[in-house]
Amino acid sequence: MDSDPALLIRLLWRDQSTGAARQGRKQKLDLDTVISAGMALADSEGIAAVSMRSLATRLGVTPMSLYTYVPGKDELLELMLDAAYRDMPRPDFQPSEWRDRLRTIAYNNRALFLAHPWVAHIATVRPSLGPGQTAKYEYELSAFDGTGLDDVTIDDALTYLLTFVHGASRAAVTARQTALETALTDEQWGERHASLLARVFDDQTYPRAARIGAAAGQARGTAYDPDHAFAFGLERVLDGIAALFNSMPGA
Amino acid sequence: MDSDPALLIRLLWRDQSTGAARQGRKQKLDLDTVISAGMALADSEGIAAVSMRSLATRLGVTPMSLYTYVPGKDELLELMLDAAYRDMPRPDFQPSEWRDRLRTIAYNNRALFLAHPWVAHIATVRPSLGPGQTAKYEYELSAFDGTGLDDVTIDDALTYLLTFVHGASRAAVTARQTALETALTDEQWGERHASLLARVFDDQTYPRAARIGAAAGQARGTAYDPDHAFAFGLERVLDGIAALFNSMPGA
DNA sequence: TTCTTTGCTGTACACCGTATATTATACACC
DNA sequence: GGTGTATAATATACGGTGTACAGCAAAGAA
Repeated sequence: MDSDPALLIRLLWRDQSTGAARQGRKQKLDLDTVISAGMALADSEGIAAVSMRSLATRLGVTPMSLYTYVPGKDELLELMLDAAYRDMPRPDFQPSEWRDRLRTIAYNNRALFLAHPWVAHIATVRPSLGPGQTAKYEYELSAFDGTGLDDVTIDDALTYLLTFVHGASRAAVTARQTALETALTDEQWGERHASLLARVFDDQTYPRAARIGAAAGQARGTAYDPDHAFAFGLERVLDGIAALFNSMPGA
Repeated sequence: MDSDPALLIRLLWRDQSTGAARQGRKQKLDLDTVISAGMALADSEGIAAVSMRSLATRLGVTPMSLYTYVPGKDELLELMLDAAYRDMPRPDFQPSEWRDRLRTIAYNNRALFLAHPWVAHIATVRPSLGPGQTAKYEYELSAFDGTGLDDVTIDDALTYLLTFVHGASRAAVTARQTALETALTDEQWGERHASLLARVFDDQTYPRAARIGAAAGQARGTAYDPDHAFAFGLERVLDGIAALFNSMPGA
């Protein structure tokens, strides 16, 4: 990567400190317009449809002119990501149990991924230091107010929660897209290939997989149920965080 | 997607039932050679370097001839993924605590992602029904033998564990690649942009982010420590699964 | 030997991100 | 107000991608 990370940060924060005396041709658009158009395109057509050409066309501009707003496509995607974080709702936490507050955060993040599937493909747990992510971080940290956990443990616990939510939501988004592409429900799919799988899938070599896979599939009505996996996992995540309080000094 | 999912399954299981009477020109390679070459290329040059052209060149063949082995690139990647699962070590579980067995599984999966970073980008939690994934599933289910959990809960717990490991490992891989690309350590990076961030990052608007972010960064020596995040999260995952036993009927 | 089936090859299409050179525009200064 | 200069927008082009398609090469069947 030979791009300048400092430039990306300036763009993220919409920093215009350099360039006091403006001269030369005016820009037809502005950065936020480009970013918003990229998000709208990703929302409606999928992240794969976001190319510099298609985005430029949508903006009534030639592809290369986008490079006066953004150093390259990678940076544009990072800007889109931070804008998505920025736009997340951050309602005040009612005075409630920490468990409810963390659950709110989890579903809040999940909603983001489901509303903007492309975010699940781009996002990383690693902090990017943009204003959106920072505001999000601040808000989510506030859910731990009054828990008595020390600062470092709070950061660990939040990272843990977000790692799970991100992973589970990614799986949900992928499953949904696969279902759309295949245009077949799980049952149809299973029926159609049952004979092939019966020939090749041996209950003797995979006894547990056969038994448990069938049991789980029947219980959920599908081979993989992202909603249930999320709900189940989230409660385990909260149980795991709850165990932290038992090992607190002075608890 | 207009490709035939049944064909992919036949390829995954190396099914050659159709085509008893073979006629026509012999193939220069075979499917496993193509898959192995793809894996080797992804390992050494990164998944982005795996193109049908580069792979064909490496195999001494024209690009289009690969399409006699595989319907398309997507299917090739799925075959590579299942082969990676197939090749994972599956040592017998010593008679041990369930907690140790699940920890083994977690580190086993993490090792896969670190050894083959491209797997972290391709893998999904959703079952793909290939032989490698099936063998992996069977093995990992056996870690729950004797726990007394019911079948459906075992499947849920395993999915939960793998979701976390996948998410955390993905983050680790991404962080490692970012570090390589940037070719800067975190401290260098922070120093270089400290002035810009100081101007733009307001401790008053982000009090918790400033305090806790600094505390965590100082404790770990970096802005994001994937190894620590994994170790911390894994213990919380195990704590969360442990809580399942308290709610077991007859416990 | 001829037919038929299959694998391999060469070419081509539509796309991608973006480097480069050129033209159009807006302000600063004389 | 004209002119120089800085910036934005454009047109073109390069090297890459996955893969459709047409033709040629080889191997077993008749």
